[in-house]
Amino acid sequence: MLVVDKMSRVPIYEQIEEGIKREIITGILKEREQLPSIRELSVILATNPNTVQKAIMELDRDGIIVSTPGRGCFVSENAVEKIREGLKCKIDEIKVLARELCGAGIDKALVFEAINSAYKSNK
Amino acid sequence: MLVVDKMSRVPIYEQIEEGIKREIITGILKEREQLPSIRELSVILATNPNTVQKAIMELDRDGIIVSTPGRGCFVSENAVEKIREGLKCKIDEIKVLARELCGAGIDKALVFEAINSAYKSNK
DNA sequence: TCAACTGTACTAACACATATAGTACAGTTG
DNA sequence: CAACTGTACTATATGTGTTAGTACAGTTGA
Repeated sequence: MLVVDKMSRVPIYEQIEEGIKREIITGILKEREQLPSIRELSVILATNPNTVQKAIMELDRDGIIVSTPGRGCFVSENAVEKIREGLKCKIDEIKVLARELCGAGIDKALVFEAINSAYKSNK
Repeated sequence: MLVVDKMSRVPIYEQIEEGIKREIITGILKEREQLPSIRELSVILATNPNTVQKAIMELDRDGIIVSTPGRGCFVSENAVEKIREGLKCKIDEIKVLARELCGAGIDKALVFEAINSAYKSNK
């Protein structure tokens, strides 16, 4: 389930972050549940432990997971809420794109259609 | 009008590309019109000529401008159409973002609202 | 207690993209 | 012919991402 694309232009550590967030949002990883250790994850993902550590550090900084030395990494109690908050900034990204499309004379209906199809296919 | 932000994480040459496209879309630069020379642009933008050249090369490759040695760079005859075509792939980017928001349980109405405000503020 | 695990913190090296600097050359124009 | 044009190089510096290896302190379970 959790895989990385080394050919992608998006950094591996970001892919790992997004992948873990996705597993939490979809319920594959429950809140308070323990994650595989950094060393295990690096084997699973066939990457360097340092790259995994970087992803873990950021997730910890964002309060999505709690990592304690000696014990391990755990999904935080309110991880889903934190992720949901963070996702709201993606609405701003959509705004930026929409403004460009507007400026180029692309019909708004086409954009609405895109949103609808995205929300339908994910149902 | 045409400026670059050296502190931005988006490469200068991409900013130049987007800036020139914007001037064409908004009509500041007309089709068949001649652009300032690469050396002039590098002075205007306070960047290196090579960085401008990179942007010019890509715009030429995309058929948005036509650059001929000895003569200069000109906005291509169907530049606006080419730019508009390219922008349509941004709809797919919006789809990707919308799918994420959907998966995270963000209300679709919030997304529609973002689109509307983007199309309104650009009017 | 102790071995085996955990996260964390380093340094070093490499690849790649970006950006700058300088030089050179051939084509176009007035 | 002089002054411009785009184009093509080399070289250098910087920043980021990734890998590799090592080390250390805290936790856990046998």
